[in-house]
Amino acid sequence: MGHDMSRHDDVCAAQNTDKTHREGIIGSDAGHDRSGPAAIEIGLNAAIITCAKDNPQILTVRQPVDDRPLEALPFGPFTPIRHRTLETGLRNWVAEQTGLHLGYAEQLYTFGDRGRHARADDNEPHAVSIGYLALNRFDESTALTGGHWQGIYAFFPWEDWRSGKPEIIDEEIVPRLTRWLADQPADRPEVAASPFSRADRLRMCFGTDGTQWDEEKVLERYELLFEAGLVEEAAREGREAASQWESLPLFGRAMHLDHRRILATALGRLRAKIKYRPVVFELMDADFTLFELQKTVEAILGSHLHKQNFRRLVESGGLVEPTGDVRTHTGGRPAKLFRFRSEVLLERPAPGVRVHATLN
Amino acid sequence: MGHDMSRHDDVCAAQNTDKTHREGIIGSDAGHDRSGPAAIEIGLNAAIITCAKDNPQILTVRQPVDDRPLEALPFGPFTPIRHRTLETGLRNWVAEQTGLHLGYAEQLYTFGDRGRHARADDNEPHAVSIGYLALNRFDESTALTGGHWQGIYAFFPWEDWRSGKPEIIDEEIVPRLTRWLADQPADRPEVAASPFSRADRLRMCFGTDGTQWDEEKVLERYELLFEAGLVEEAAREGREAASQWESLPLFGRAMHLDHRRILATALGRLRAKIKYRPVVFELMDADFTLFELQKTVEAILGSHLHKQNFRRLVESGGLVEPTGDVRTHTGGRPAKLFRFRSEVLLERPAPGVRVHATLN
DNA sequence: TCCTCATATACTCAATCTGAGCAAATGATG
DNA sequence: CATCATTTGCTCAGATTGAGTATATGAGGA
Repeated sequence: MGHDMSRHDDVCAAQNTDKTHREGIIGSDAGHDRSGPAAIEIGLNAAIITCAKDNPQILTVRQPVDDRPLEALPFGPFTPIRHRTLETGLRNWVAEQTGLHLGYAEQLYTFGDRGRHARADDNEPHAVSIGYLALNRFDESTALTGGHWQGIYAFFPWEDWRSGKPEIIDEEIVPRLTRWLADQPADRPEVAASPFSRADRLRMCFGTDGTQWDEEKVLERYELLFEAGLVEEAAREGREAASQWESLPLFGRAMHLDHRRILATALGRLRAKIKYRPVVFELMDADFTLFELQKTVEAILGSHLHKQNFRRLVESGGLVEPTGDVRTHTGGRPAKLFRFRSEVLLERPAPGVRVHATLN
Repeated sequence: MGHDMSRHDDVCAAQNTDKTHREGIIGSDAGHDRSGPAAIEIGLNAAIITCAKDNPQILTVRQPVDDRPLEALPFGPFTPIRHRTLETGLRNWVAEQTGLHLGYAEQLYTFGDRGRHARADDNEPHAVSIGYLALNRFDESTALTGGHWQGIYAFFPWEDWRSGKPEIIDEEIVPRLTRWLADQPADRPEVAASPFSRADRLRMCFGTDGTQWDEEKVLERYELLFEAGLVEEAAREGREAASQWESLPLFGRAMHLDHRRILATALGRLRAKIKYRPVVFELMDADFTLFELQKTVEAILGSHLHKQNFRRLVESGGLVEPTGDVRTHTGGRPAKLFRFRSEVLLERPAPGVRVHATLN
């Protein structure tokens, strides 16, 4: 998504123009010099998100890595013989590994950086990861044959602002990132990074110096921590930056391979999309109260919303219609039940839950 | 992008659950049964867009297919040995084929549907296409060693509304799509399509029955025409739908393989993004007048904007600052020159040119 | 039974934003 | 020197937004 992701490898591209023997003739059947070790494998990865009450969760499978269990997203290779499309491949892998049949799913991004896959051995095929975001309503009765729901914010403790600004930001993250940005090597300029300086990135990502918090920058924040060597995945890769933090704790719970990066992409995309497309309803039961809807949106965004305005927006926006029933035992006055008006999809070009965060 | 792209293969996924011999064990190094014909090749494709005055253009290379030249996007396979990342691979291919060094580039989507690549022969490796959007300022002096700039709207004549609603819509497209939707087989329900009926899709895409035109739905419109067999690429694939239109002209200029689909994705994404990120400036010279800026935005969006409001938004939004100079010979009062204020990227979370189309 | 509590729902209001228009300024052109 | 095309400044009503106040209603405990 990020405008700042766009120049990732400007530098490299400009330097090794990498002229080969191949002529100006193009065509995908030229140049089949794909020898064994360079073969490509496409990994399909699903970030399946649900929301139980006000608790956003991600479906993980446990993956033993060096005798230590590590959380992983459901994933598997794309095999064209068996899977007609990328998305059917994904759905089949998920069903096979977890027993879950996906509903809403959208492609996120295709990651191809060498060196983000913890592969020591270069004889392995090169892996490219395609990440998907899937949304599922939470249903206790659905029997999973594999996998577990895990709270999303255990992986990104700095992303949940519902009980105020997470202490970890000012007490741990910002100080250590500040130390890191002071180390920006003047002699060895940043390679493969964004057009921004480390200091600017810190400001934009964590809203220091009064810059405001942008809840959509989930991936940018994770990548910044990764580059600074402050997440386990970076240490695993033996980035030199990580060494200086020896013995200090790293941030958030780690995942297998680049799965936490995919999850960060998924959460960022969902936070953005929830504002202009009616995707929240994929997380809701058929009938719900406006308060439940709000709690779900807040859980995803990681912040609180102004209640009365939220109701006004959702109702007047034609996103929902009352079912006629009410829900009692809410701890207060009974709440009207609503259902999603799927007709809005035909009526308005970008119907969504447009909201602004408050620091309530 | 599309919310409606998300359920593409729900049906298939639900039906052939495709249980195999593989256990619940996951891991990307299991199942290397990739035999010759099923090998995967990743194609990198660049939709490089520029704008000369009010003329949006795409960089193409000519590709001989069956003795007939066909426009293609610069593209080539991703070879992990030579390319550190997907994006460097793309940049190298573009430089090699056209002599152009890309600036801004962002990944769009990874297409993997079998059968959209005009491959008769199943012994070819299966091709997955990763599409990129790149933006370049138009500079006559830049010498291209290959490739040509082509007007974008030659490929999508229905997308340019700057001289009013294109006649092709009401006179050709809607009548033929209407005939097509009447043919919706009740016995053989739509497979692998969106959750919407053909009639609903026609309404949403082409704004019939008073539904308004959404300029961002470029891909959805192209896909609808494709499914209806109304573009050459569909006919090429021998879709049965195409046969009924024999001898009637198909819509827009065709491209090689699935390149027009990638271009449609690129234009749709650019139209969306121009409204919330300052990407237009990648298409502008360093100094420009507000009128030139507006003309460029209008060229991309394919519609006219209210001039005074456009200026107000751009200026008060802090996106630009005056250089102090003026441009004369504009045919009227000399215009102040402006430059992009790149600091906005640090200040505001989503600085863009938020605009609404008018039917001027 | 009745009071308290928590939530639901309704309504208000000022500040801002948006869409659309008019009018004067200014240099080029014939 | 009048005309023209464009820039630039300004107005104004209607819609939207952010935030606050007040009342309704059922649950649960004293």
